[in-house]
Amino acid sequence: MAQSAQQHTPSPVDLAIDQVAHAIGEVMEFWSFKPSMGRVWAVLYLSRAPLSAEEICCRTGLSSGSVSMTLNELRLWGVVGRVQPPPGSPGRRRKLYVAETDVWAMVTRVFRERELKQVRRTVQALESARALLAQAEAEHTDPDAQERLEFVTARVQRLLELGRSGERMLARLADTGELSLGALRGWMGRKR
Amino acid sequence: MAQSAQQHTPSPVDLAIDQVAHAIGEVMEFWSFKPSMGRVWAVLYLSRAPLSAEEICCRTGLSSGSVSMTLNELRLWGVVGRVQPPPGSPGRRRKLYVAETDVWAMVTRVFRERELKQVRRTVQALESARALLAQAEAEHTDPDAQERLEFVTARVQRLLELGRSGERMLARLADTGELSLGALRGWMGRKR
DNA sequence: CAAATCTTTCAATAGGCGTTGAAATCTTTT
DNA sequence: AAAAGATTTCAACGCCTATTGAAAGATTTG
Repeated sequence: MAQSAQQHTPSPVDLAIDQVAHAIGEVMEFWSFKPSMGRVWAVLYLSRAPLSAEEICCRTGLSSGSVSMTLNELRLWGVVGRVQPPPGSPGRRRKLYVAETDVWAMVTRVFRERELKQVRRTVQALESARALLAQAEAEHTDPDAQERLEFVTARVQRLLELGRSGERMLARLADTGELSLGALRGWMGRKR
Repeated sequence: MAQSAQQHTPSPVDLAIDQVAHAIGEVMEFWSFKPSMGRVWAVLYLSRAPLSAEEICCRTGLSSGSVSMTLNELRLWGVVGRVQPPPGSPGRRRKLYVAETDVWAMVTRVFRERELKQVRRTVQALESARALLAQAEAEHTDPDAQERLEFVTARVQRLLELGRSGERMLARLADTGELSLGALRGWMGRKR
C-alpha cells in the first residue's frame, strides 16, 4: 500500500497512484502478463524522478525479490530502463529505474514476439495434422471412412487458411499499424 | 484420447483430430478461455454430423460434467448450436451439437463483450484516480508536493487519453473490422 | 407412472503460477 | 580486504481456476 515517501499517512496522491497501479496491473494480467509488471511500471511511470528497487517495494507493496525479478522482465521487454545516478548527488549507490513511455514500441513488440509466435505454433500444429491426413489418404479403406477423411481434411485446410491469415494480419499490424479483419468477414460462409 | 468411434486403435484421422483439438485448445487458452472450450469446438468443427455430449466426451477425453458445462459456455458465446435429431432416425434421444463457423461473428463478439468491457473498467478506475487528484488540488501544501501532484495528474491524464483511444479503436474494430493504431504512433513522444 | 437414459450441478481435487523471504552473490565504501 | 549495502536467486507457499466424478435432476420410453 503506497505510503508517502516521507512518512505515515497515505496522502491522496499516494492513494491515486495506488489505484492507477492496480488498474494497470489488471490490464497487464488481462494481457497475460504478471500483475506485478503493471504495478511496477505504473509506479515508475507516475514518478517524476527515477526510483530505486527499494522505493518501488514500498510503493507497490511487493517483496524485494518480486520487484527484482519484475524489473528484469520489464527491462527485457524494453518497457523500463536503468539510469545513471546523477553525478551531482553521488551519495547513494543504488540502481535507478525509469519507465519507458513509447507505447507504440511496446505494443508492436508484444505483437511481434508473443502473439505472432503463438500463431506460428498453431499453424505448425495444423500443418502437422494435415500431413497426417495426407498420409492416410493412401491407405484405402471403406468408402465411408474415405468420405470422413475428405471432410476432415477440408476443414483442417480451412483452419490453416485462417491461421495464415491471422499471421499475415498480425505481421502487418505490427509494422504498419494498420489492420483489416476483412479477410475474416466472409470466411467460412459456405457449405463446407 | 480420441478413439475411433467404432473401436480400439486410433486411426490416423482420429490422431489428426486430436492434434487439432489440442492446438485450438491452446489458442483458446491464450485468449483466456478454457482450453476445454477449444477442444470441444474443434471436435465439433471436424465432425461431419452433429455430435452428442457422450461422443464429445470420448473424442476429447473430458469428463461428462466438463463437456456439459463447456457446451453451455460455448453456446452462450454463440459458437456452438443445438440441432434437432433428424426426424428420419428417431432412435436416440440425445441432444446434438454443431459448431458454428462464422469466425467473424465470434471474434467481434469477444471484442465487444470482453475486451471492450475490460478497457472501460480501466478507464473508470483512471477517472476515479484523477478525481482524487483534482480534489487534492485544493489542499495547499508545500510547493514540492504541489509539483508532484501536477506531474502525477498530467501522467494520469495521459493514461486516460490512451485508454479512451483504445476504447474507440476497439469499438471501431468490432463493427467495421478496420483498425488503425496510428493514434499510438506519436503518443507520449514528448517531455511529460 | 415407473424405468431407463441422458444432462446438469457442485463440492472436492489437482495443477499451474505468481509471490514471498531468506540465503547467496555481487558491489561499493572505508 | 573487511564490512555494509544492494541485488539476485530459488525453494516453498498459497491462491486461483479448470476439471473431475458422483449424485441429483430432467426427459423420454415402455
